[in-house]
Amino acid sequence: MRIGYPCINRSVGCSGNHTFRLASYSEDRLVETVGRNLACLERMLRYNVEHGLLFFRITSDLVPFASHPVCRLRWQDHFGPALRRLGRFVKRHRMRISMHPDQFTLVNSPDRSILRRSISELLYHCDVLDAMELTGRAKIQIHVGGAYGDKPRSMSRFVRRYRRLEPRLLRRLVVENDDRIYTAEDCLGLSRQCGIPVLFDVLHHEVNPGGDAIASLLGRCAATWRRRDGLPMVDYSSQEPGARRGKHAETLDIRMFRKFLRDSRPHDFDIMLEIKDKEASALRALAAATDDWRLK
DNA sequence: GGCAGTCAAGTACGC
DNA sequence: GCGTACTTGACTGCC
Repeated sequence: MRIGYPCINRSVGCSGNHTFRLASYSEDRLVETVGRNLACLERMLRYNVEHGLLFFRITSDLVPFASHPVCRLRWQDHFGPALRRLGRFVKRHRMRISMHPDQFTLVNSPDRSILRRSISELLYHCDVLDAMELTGRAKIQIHVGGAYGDKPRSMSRFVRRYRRLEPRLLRRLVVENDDRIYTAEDCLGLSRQCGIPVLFDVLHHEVNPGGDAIASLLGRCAATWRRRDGLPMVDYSSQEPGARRGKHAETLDIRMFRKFLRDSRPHDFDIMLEIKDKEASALRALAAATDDWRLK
């Protein structure tokens, strides 16, 4: 078990999420922004190693507009040495990396142009991880997509489209249950058809439940990950008290987390804490898991 | 310097 | 068919 957090670190004093408006796009602006983002990514990774947080999600904003037609720069080449160096750092410290394209990436959209843009976006994410020379254990997590008024048909479309993706995408993609449409049980059904590993999201499951209890689902999701995929990944958050259902907590409820650790045994996985205060909660989670045999 | 409105991209839903 | 909520941090223009 590794413990981590997504994209942003509030302690290191820099942001790796710099972007800009499409209207102000220029190659100089892109190079300058990506340079700043990579410099901050390195600081966050160093912080993580120093603090024992060995799981990290890299922001999709690392290279703004990378999949947009406006971007003509071969950023993979331009920043190749820097990305390789970061990849070596990750491997040296046995860290785990993931990425999570945003809601506009829809493999199962009936609209071919949305599919085309989604594949470009997936390839961008893949390019980042490939340029870092990370193995297939570095994952890109996506949701199934929309229901489009016919959920079974939209699930079949996902399977069909998924099977046609190129191998370098297939080795990285995993599917995650969402908080409104596709449950963990739905994702397991997709996995049976096309073999995609299932990433279990604890809060999404609580908001949009389906099938078994958490412990059983963790085991069934874990069984969809092959040796070459690495340890299963799990997204963990809890509900912010008094807020809209499904809203991520501002800070980790340590009692609930301890209960989750107990209930999830004996399954082992890497856990991403999707909590607003980021590394602060991740550190508390790490402390809470100190005595857990699963912790790396 | 601070603030409010806006931002590439989509879906779902209410009217 | 149109407008809006969803979700979120950063950018941008305006004061």
